[in-house]
Amino acid sequence: MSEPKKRNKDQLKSHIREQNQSLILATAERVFARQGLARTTTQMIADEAGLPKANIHYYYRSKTDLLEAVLENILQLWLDSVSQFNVEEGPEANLTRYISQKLDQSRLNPCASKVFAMALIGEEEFVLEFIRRYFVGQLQKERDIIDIWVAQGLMKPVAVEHLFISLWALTQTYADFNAQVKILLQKDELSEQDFDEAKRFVTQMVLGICGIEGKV
Amino acid sequence: MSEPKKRNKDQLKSHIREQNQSLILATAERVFARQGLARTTTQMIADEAGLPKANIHYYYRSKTDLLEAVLENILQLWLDSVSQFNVEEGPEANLTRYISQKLDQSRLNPCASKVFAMALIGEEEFVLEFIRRYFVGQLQKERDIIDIWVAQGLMKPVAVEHLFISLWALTQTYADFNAQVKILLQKDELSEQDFDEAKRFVTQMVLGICGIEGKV
DNA sequence: GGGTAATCTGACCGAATGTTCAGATTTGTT
DNA sequence: AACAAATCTGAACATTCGGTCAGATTACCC
Repeated sequence: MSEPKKRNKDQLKSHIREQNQSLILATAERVFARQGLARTTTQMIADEAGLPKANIHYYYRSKTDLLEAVLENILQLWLDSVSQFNVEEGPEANLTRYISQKLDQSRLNPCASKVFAMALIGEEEFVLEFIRRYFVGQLQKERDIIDIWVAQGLMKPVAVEHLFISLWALTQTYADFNAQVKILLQKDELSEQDFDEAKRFVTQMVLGICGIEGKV
Repeated sequence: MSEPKKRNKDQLKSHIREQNQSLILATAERVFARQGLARTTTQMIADEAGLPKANIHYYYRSKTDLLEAVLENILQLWLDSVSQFNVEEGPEANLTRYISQKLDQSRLNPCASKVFAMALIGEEEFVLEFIRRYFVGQLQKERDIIDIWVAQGLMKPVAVEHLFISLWALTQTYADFNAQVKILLQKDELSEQDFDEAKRFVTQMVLGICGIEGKV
């Protein structure tokens, strides 16, 4: 209850806290992705982070708290790294960049994508709430922009909801179902070239339905 | 080795066994889909099936055995209900039918799709082995057929692996990430009309990249 | 109806898991 | 150096879960 004593919260005091929290978050993300949400134990995360289990619980009261922190971290990362649509640049450049950025994420941060997918399949309230709060509004913005492009004759009219569901599915699948993709492509690991091919394929398909002739 | 005594195995003897097993399998599929693989307990399945837990273990030695039985059931269902490609009919009819059948499955049997997706994300060996044994060979067949169609000038050449990865992702996403789709479409439940729209959209996109002008 | 195999089930067990906590240790400040 | 707050951690606890088993019950065949 005593506030005066606590100038620690904003002072440079505790880089320890920040450091340990991000270690735990990164480790938890990896273990959650590998083991699944429920099968993951706090002990596994502790072992892989090189910390005693009780230390995990010092920073995150419960396993659920930790999962939510991981998800929050992931969502923040996504919001930061995928650009919004930009009307002036037109549909081709925007869609191409969107697909490229999303596939880069699938390649560079597959664990994040998997954890999110698991939480979504499991219909974790935290994720659903995020989608309700963020995605729906975002979709409306994108719909408005696409309407403009259509009016300008830069693309054909499309079912915008299905377009974004498809964009999501097509890019996410290379991370979420990584194991299946690897088997079908007969590779031990997916290379940057594999992702480049995926980019070309997905981009061409999406531009196609928008009535845009992709170059190349 | 005494045959005379044992005509029970194939006789109409044990409809009980068959009946209970399919009850357990159907219930397990539902609970696994709703709760996730690891969070599901044998007790939950027992309660929902109206059987004592020990009875579940009488038919399926372990939880893993039960999960594998569920998956085997699902995969058999899929093999039965999705037609193979048929060279004579040409690409447009085949792709259209393939997408339609896969989306019907997503609509009519979403639990199956979700359980499979969970097992695949979790990289359950059982599923990976199935994909290795079945899908790779299947893909080769499809590649051969598509080569023929390309040679006949019925479609443009495409990256067949990415085509099937996309087909899978696009159709499966409506079942696996059902919760997200419902939020984006702003519906409490997806109707047959929603799936029809999805069919049109996906079909047009896929035919597009194959260089086929879809009618309508 | 008698006998055998199949089915059922309540009770139980060992292992694992999330969480707590009291006390030890370190860090930051004056 | 001294003190308080923050950090750390070994040990313990209550609960839950998968799995077992012996004995009861039922179904099937002569």
